[in-house]
Amino acid sequence: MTQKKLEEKTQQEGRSVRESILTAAVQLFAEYGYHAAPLRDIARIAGIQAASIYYHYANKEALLIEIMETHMRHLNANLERILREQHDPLIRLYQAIANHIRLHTSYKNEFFIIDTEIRALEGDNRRYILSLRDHYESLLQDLLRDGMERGVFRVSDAKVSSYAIIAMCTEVSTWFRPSGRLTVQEVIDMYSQMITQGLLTLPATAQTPQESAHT
Amino acid sequence: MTQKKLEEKTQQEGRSVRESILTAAVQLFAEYGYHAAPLRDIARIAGIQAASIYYHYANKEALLIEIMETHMRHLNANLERILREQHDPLIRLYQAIANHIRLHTSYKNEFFIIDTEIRALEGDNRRYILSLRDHYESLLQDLLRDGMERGVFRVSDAKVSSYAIIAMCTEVSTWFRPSGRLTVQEVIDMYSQMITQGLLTLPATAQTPQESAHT
DNA sequence: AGTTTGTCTCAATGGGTGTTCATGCTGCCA
DNA sequence: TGGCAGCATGAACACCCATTGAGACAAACT
Repeated sequence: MTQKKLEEKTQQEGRSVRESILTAAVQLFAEYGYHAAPLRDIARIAGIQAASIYYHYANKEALLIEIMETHMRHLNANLERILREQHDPLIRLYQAIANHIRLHTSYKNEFFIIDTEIRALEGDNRRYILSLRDHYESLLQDLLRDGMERGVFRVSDAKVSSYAIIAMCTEVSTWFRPSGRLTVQEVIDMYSQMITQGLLTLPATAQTPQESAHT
Repeated sequence: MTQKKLEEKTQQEGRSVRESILTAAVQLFAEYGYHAAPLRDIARIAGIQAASIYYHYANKEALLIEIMETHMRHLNANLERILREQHDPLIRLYQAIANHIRLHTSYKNEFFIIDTEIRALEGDNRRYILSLRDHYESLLQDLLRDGMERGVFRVSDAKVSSYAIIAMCTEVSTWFRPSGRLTVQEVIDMYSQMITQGLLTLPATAQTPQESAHT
C-alpha cells in the first residue's frame, strides 16, 4: 500500500490503527494495570486481532514505552520552554505548576500509567524512562535553587521541595474530573497558592512546633 | 499441635510461618507488583511450598488485603488518637504529618503497596480498603476545617488541601532511605514547614501571578 | 497480466498462573 | 499403642498469556 493510499485510509477511519491500539492500551493499562491487561482485550477494543498488534509494535512492552516516552517528553519540553522564556522565579514556578497540572488532567490515564507502571519496565527501557523523569526533576530543582539564590524562595532543600511539589501536583490526576466541582484553572491557582504561601494565615514568627511531636 | 507447642515453635523460628509468608508477599508485591509476583516465589522466600500458603490464607488476594488493612488501620488509629489528645490546630497538623511520614518511612513497602495496588482488589475488598482510605481523608479534612474556622489556617478548600498534603507526604516512601542524607525527623520538619508556610520568603501582598500563565 | 507490498488473521506453541486434592509427616493425647 | 490435629507437600488441573509463523487478501505498481 502506497503512502498516499495510507493517508486516505487514515483520514477515512479518523485515525490510524496504530493510534487505536495505543488508545486502547492506555485505557486498559490505566484501569487494570499493565500486567493485568491482556493483549487480546487491547486488540478487541482497537477492533483487530491480537496478532495484528505485532505488525505495528514489537511487543507489549513497546506499547508501554511509547505511552510513557511521548508524555514525559511533552512534559519536559514544556518546562524547558518555560525556563527559556520566563526568568522571574515566581512566574516560572506558577507556570511550571500550571504545566504539570494541565498535562496531568488532560492526559490523566497516560500520566497515571507513567506513575504506576515504571516497575513493569526492564533494563534499558526502565533506565530510559527514569532518565526522562530525572531530567524533569532536575529542571524543577534548578528553578527552585535559582529562586532561593535570588531571595524569592525561602532557602530549603531543593530536592525534597521538588519531590513534594511533583507529588502533590501529580496526584491531581487521580481525583480530578473535568465535569467536577472545580475547573483546571481553579485547581492550578489553589495548588500554586498552597505551594508558595502554605496553609497558615500568618507567617509564624515562632517555629513550627517540634516538641511533643511523638506521643 | 497444641497452642503451647505452637508458640514454642514460633519463638524458635523467630516468627510464625504466617508472618514469613506475609513478609515475603510484601517484598515481592512492592518490587514487581501484585499481578507480577508469582505465589510460588512468595512461597520460596518464605521457605515453603506454594500449596502450603493455602493452609494459612484463603488465596492470593487475602495476602494483599491483610497487608492493606493492617497498615491503614494503624494509620487511622494514630490520627484518631492525635485528634483526641491534641486540640491546637497547628500541633494537630504537625503530629498528623509526623504520623503519616513516620509510618510511610517505617513501612515503606507496605504503604507503597497500598498506594499502587488498590485496583488489583475487586468488589467488596476494594470497597472496604477504599472506605479506610476515605476515613483517613475525612479525619484530615476535619482537622483542616477546624483550623480554618479558628482562624489558624487560611481558608481554602479542605478536600483539595488534604489531597495535596497526603500526596506529598505519601510520596516520601518512594525516595526515603534510612541510610540516606536526611533523618525521618528532618523530613518531617521540612514537610511541616512547607505545608504551613510555603516556599516564599515573604507573604505575598499581591496575588500569585495569574496572568500570562498559558503560553 | 503478474508481482510486490502492506495489513491482517487463524491456529498453534510454550510457558506461566492460581488453586485443589489426596497424601504424608510429626508430635500430642487418650 | 492407636488415633488425631496441625501443617506441609508433590502432582495435577484448568486456564490464560504473549508471541510466532504461514498464509489470505487487497491495493498498487510494472
